[in-house]
Amino acid sequence: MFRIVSEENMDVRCGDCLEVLKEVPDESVNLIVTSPPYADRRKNTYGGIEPDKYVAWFLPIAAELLRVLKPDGSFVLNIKENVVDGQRLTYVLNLVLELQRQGWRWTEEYLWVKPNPFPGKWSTRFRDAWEHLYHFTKSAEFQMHQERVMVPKGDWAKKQGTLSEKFHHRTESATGSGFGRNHAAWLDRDYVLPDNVLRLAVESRNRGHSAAYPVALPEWFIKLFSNQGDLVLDPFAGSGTTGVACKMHGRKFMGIDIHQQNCDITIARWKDTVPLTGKRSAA
Amino acid sequence: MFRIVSEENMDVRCGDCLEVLKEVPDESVNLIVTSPPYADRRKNTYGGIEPDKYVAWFLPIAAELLRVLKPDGSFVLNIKENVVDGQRLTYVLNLVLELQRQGWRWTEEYLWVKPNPFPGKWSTRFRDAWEHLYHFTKSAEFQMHQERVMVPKGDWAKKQGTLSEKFHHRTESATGSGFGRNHAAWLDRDYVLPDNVLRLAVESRNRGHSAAYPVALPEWFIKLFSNQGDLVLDPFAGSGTTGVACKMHGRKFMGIDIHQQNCDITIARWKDTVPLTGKRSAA
DNA sequence: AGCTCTTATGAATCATTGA
DNA sequence: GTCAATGATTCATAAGAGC
Repeated sequence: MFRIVSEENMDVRCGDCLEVLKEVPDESVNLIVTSPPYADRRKNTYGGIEPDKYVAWFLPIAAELLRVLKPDGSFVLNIKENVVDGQRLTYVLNLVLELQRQGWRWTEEYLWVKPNPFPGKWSTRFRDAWEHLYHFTKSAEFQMHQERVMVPKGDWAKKQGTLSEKFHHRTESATGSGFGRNHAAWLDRDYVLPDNVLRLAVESRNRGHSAAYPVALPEWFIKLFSNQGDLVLDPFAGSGTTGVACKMHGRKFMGIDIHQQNCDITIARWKDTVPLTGKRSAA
Repeated sequence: MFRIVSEENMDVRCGDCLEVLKEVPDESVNLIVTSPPYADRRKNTYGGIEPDKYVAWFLPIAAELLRVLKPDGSFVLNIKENVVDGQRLTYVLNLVLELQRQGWRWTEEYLWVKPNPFPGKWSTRFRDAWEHLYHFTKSAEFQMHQERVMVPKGDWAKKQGTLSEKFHHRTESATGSGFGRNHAAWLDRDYVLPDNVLRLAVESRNRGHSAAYPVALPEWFIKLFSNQGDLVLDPFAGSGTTGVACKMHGRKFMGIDIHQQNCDITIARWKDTVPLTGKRSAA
């Protein structure tokens, strides 16, 4: 255990995920959003869990997550198979099967589709432009607030060939916390429910830490699966993006990371984040 | 065995998939593109394989597919988990694991993302807007012609991450066989390689037969993984969409289906299809 | 030709009804 | 009860009509 930094509505703990989780009370967390390290043969990368041992490594952690999650809570897992020797690794498939066996309900699989994937050229594949977003729950009935993530109707969005004119200066890039902003400007338009594909650009200007998801990603699930004042947990906090989304939308945040540097970044970003107020916060 | 209708470059056989495949010579097929029936509890739907028995049902068929495929060939499997009792079924996960164990190389997973998914509203999920497109091969080296499916730079890569991109789903027209169409109009532009996400609208024109994927979907893989004159197999021909793509691009087609009505439709659509000529055929 | 408006419909899911 | 069939819900396309 390294140290604990705890402020009002924020609790970042540095240490081994499994050990720290044991300190968390039963059924105290409303939502878990996380992106665990990928399986990798190289030991010196973040995490560095070997593919064959990945499921065995993750399952005890998942058992703790199942314990600390409230009955109506959700667990959103962002993950993607990497390629070894020209093949996709299968540990993700096995993980989902074992999580279900452990007691998690595999409610849905959302997708994160990236319009601007990392460039590159290979002879046997194209650029990888998507990742899994598995949605697990403890019970068949869980809190879900669909109206908070509605999007402008297709007709309206499409006819705005001049969209750039209207929202010229407001880049809806991931950094700008796309969802919920400019809500007032849309109030008189027709809204529809979204589908299970999140189309979000990768953030390019990160601070040097390994590629994290854009803020809009945890933001979407936080609005969808939790209320203001609820507690959101990220057991692999990384650069603390989940925490940023929490502060923006008035959720309590608990982050865990084994690296002191990541904890420092997570805390710094949380402190730098300004909560959304009034119309700008849709939920 | 029902009957065999064979013309030049077209061979549609009605009968049980597993039995018919046994008549096909070893390593005679260049590419397999198919969308098998989904697992379902209801007996009277197409196929009607129960989820628990799905993998056991499919594996012997896959073994035949492995046998008839040429060493440098590809197998593209379109499938999607359906929901039962509020959870996604897991037979697809098990199937991929078993196929790999059988000897298939899981090279890549492409996605079919639909801008126009089936409508509906439910309390625990949104509309399902995507399906799997697993890419299996026999060996690490297989034929792949990336330059044939390049896309214009402006349409894709440029506007990435903007507001309009996020809410306006950019789509290649399915009915017009989007890929390769308007090729002349693109000649003077810059091209870039695509990513592993296919954005294709569901066709709603083909009524009567159980609507399959849009023509542009097999078209993309046929151009990518086969040459003109090659033999393409669809062991679950359904409405014969794969055959249409074959005739358009000068590939030989073998289709198998257990229902006489589907075979008739497959043959009729093949006959109605006009091969692309000159500039319009990119490959 | 374009442009607007209307209409039909699709590998879905869930709750309800009927056997 | 368990299982199977029916109806309500919902929206991005394409096609067709009208101007």
